[in-house]
Amino acid sequence: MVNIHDVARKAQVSVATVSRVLNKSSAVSFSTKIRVEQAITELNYEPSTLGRNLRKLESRLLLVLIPSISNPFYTDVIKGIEDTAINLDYNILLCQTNSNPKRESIYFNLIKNHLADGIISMDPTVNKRNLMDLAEKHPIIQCSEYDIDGSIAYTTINNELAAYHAIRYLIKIGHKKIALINSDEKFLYARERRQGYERALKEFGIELNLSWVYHAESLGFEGGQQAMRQLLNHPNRPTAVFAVSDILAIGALNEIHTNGLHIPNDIALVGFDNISFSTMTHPTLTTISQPMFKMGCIAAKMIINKIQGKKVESIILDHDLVIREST
Amino acid sequence: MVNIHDVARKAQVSVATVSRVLNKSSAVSFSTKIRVEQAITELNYEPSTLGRNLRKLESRLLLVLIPSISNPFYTDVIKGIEDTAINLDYNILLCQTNSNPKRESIYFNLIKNHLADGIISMDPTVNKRNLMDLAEKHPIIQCSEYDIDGSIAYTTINNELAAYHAIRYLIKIGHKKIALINSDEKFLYARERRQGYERALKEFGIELNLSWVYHAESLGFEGGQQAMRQLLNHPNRPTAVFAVSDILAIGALNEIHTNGLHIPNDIALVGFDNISFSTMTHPTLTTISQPMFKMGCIAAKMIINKIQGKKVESIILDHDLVIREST
DNA sequence: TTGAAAGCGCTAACAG
DNA sequence: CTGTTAGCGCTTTCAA
Repeated sequence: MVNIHDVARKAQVSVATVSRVLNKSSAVSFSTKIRVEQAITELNYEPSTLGRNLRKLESRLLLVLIPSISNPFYTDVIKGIEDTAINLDYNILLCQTNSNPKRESIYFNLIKNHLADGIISMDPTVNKRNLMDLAEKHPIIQCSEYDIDGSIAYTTINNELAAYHAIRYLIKIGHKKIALINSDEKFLYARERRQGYERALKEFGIELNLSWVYHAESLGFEGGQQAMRQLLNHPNRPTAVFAVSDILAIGALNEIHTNGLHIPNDIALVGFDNISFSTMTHPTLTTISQPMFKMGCIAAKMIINKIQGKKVESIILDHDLVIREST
Repeated sequence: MVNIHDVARKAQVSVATVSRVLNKSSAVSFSTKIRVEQAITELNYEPSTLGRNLRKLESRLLLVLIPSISNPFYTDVIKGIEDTAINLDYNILLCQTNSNPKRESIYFNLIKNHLADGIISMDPTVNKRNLMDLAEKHPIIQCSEYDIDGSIAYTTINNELAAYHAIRYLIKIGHKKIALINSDEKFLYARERRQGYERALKEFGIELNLSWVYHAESLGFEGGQQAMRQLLNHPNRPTAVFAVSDILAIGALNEIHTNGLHIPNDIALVGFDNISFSTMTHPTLTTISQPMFKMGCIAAKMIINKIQGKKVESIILDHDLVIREST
């Protein structure tokens, strides 16, 4: 690898001067600048980011922590992050944690070592303690997921309200027997969406039937299928189902079809996220739409502000109820 | 940030000794080892990967270049890569290029600067020239996509044969009017799958009808919908459709339903990839299954071998025809 | 306008 | 078994 010394030698200047033309930092005479640039092209020299980072303690790289890329919800959020980051001359690196603490620590090390300047965490299963410790010394923000008590700034939607809206809508179109397919309540969003579900029922004087509240065992299609299977076997079958993710809803939809039932006539179905696949099902899926792209943009803006030492406040974004054929 | 000197001072040893206990490189007396370890925990010291990399010119990080995480095909491949890499003590960083050459060069710089040890490229739109230049000096392998003339080792399936199998199967169950929904033929896989399509037709004495060969304008659902819309309007409507990806097939499936036609009675449908969505459609999708996880494992093994200076050969993997309800 | 030199945090060769 | 020292590739004072 050709390095800055080689260039300096070839251009007959000092490494400092080469560095200066590289960084356009301070005045260099026109003639030496030309000489240096010539040497650079002739030697095909490319400066080492590693050396530069070590010196400047900056990398202009952003880490994005996601539990898994298999969830299409993240796709659009990441698009937003990338768009914004690239415009501000930052690049992003995607890190799948698979909710594995060991992985986490590897990625945390990246920031400790100035290989990255900041972290956007979208992982709900991240170790809160570690994250908060890290956040004391390094720029971190949370996106979609967050800690209610935490000191870490975040952007997200109002999950409780979104769920409330979904259920209120189901009630208004005549449903009284409404089931909930939730994820594991170790996730904050799951707890919040459940609260919204309960609030809506209460507000309309519908009694909570705990046997209609189901916790999916996986976040994949199978989770939705399994949950729906249980609900279909229920002696008092619900007439509507709210699933806390489109993936779960699609699994449920599948199970309903398999049992020869009709959506929405026999059972109405509402999902959450508005992933692109939700328009491809038959019938198409009524769902809560999150402003994923915008959320990504805001997250990127927040972390970059934080990196630059500015004060950042958490931001709650709006959601929408998208009514389609499944209700 | 506390560094190796602080630890050395605290433990009253030299930095070399600290480095030794850190790397378990050579013998250190038990008592000093204890002292150093104590100093490390007391100071909460964590070694800087940056400094280490700069010194060792190694990062144990693998770059994985994908065009976009929105395609679920990549999900399982990446799982395979991660599994294998982590076992061999390498970590992976996902890089979305969005087929944007500027992005590409940023990620290429990471390897030039020893911020990464190797690259697995799955991006079909990557600049071949740059990639090949880079490959002369750095470990690179291609996965799924490859250059037919290239000097870069790869792992993939036999796309021509896979398409041939799909079409042969359609013919054997009685179809003669078989359409192809292809992607842009700038992609090698698209050209190869088309060749397989044509070979099967020829072998069974079916004349090629070019108006049944459609190139989708996008790789998303809409691409499949658009293509299918055209085919449904065709004066001589095909009885079977082979789409070169499940996403396209699902778009097509949707369009067929929208027009009130029945799958497979009116039109049979075959996809490609066997993504998890393909079991969630109604009817479920017949498709060509690629060994995505295995492909990922092999790609990781190859790149690590290459990094370690071993010779690596390209590997062609087997595919499977998975027959479901859509045919 | 330019150069010399220190130093970012670490490892490894060498010497003792 | 341990310390000294050079150096990975770069930027940035300081001095000229």
